[in-house]
Amino acid sequence: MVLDLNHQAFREPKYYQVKRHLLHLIDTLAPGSLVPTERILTVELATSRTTVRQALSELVGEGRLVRRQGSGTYVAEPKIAWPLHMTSFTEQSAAAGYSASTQLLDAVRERASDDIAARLAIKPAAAVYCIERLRLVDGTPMAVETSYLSAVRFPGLIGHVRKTSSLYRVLADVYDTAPVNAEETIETAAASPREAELLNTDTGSPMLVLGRHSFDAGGEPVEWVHSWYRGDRYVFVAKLSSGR
Amino acid sequence: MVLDLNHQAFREPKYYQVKRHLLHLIDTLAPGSLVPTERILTVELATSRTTVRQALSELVGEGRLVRRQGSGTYVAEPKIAWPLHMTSFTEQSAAAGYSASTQLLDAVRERASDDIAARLAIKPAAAVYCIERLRLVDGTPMAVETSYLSAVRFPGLIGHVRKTSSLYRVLADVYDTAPVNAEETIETAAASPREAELLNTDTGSPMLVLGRHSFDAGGEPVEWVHSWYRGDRYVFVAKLSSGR
DNA sequence: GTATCAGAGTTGTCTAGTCCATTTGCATCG
DNA sequence: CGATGCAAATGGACTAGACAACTCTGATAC
Repeated sequence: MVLDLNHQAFREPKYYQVKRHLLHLIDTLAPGSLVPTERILTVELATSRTTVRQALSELVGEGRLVRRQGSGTYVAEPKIAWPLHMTSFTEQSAAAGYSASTQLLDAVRERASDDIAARLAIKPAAAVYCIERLRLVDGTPMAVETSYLSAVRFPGLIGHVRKTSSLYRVLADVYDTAPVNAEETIETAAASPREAELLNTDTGSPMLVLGRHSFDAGGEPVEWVHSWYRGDRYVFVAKLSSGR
Repeated sequence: MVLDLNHQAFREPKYYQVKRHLLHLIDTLAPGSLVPTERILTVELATSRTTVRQALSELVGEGRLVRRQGSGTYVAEPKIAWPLHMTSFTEQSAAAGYSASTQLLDAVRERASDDIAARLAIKPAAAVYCIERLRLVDGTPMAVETSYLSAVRFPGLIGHVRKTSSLYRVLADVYDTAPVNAEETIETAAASPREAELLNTDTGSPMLVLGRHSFDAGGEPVEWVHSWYRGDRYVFVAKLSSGR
């Protein structure tokens, strides 16, 4: 019962022909190699610069090419695999053999939006801490992470977080709380100018957004976090087994 | 130790101002509402149609808007949550309360590429079955799934798959094999014209690509699958616990 | 030798416009 | 009343070009 869906040729946009041409080219080159300039491709492929740039933009978004303004366009390095585990960022990086660090970008006390309040099981407009951090591996920025926690449940959290880089360590040592279960969501989005700046990429480039809603042993919500990763640099990896 | 990264205003592209304007507008409207046409926005925001379209394209890619040629641009429905489990597509859909179906697009015997051979632990250029299927929930296409299995280990597989829609059922009943462990990868990509056509979306729109490398109880690789989901329509959901 | 500067070449952003494909609604015809 | 056909409006694809921002290199000055 094989469907004969579109046995006819697809209507293929011109920019996609350019993209396929470039994909073949990329396969023959090593990472770091220079590919022809936009204007050369415009002439070679008899098209406009806009069309060439659309093909290049998709390849950049897929992590196949890297563009450097003023310099040229290069074949990209392979993506980095990032495992999804119920451990802290710090432990996880060490396990994977990376030297990880964290920069605190912002830590403020604010009123919860309806969405945040519902997730943390607190009253709407109750006080929450919003902690924004930049995760780095081997010195290069990896993700922008924004955590929300109840200010009533964790009084003085910001002061502790400023001194200790690991949030999970603070939760364990100071508040005797450990997240043991979590529901994670994974979706795509486009980078805002702020995230693009922090992660050293372009506004609008595709991102992987990891949401984590974690709970303690009593089933109480502990934190709500979203982390923005560069979609052109990272692949998430999860291990599953049917034995549960 | 709060970093004062870019306390200065970001250089915000003009198209991003348009995008923010539209985001505010979307928040005030219900799903299905019509937003102003591209040409009206061009005048209202004193910009070019190219710039308006770039903002619209990102919002479409993020699942916030839907464009219908000849008709207009509309506020999109919320994304659909899709759980990641070690169960078959058929079971999984039933558990989530959806009526699922599958269309066999193509099923061929071919020689394994080096990559496929390595994943299936067979010799390079050995025979493999390549099975391409379209997954549908409630009648609308959800994902394009391509599976690779060793032709030597599962002789006659294609014939069985043509008769029975569930691959896992065939593996269990005919070959007495069950995948019990899997390593899943999740990354972003842009839709090719073929996938776009099958999933009723646009070439180049952002996709979530789920790779599954599954193993039987003896640790032997059973299949290598990649599934392409529309990034503007789906969110993957995974439950994690530290008790392992 | 070293530092500085100018210019050429690159990508980044944006504009204004053309032509095409599709949808929609209205007028017309039977 | 229904069906048909046409025209307007919409988004889709592409072109040609301007100017800005940035990088690199080579010539020049010290």
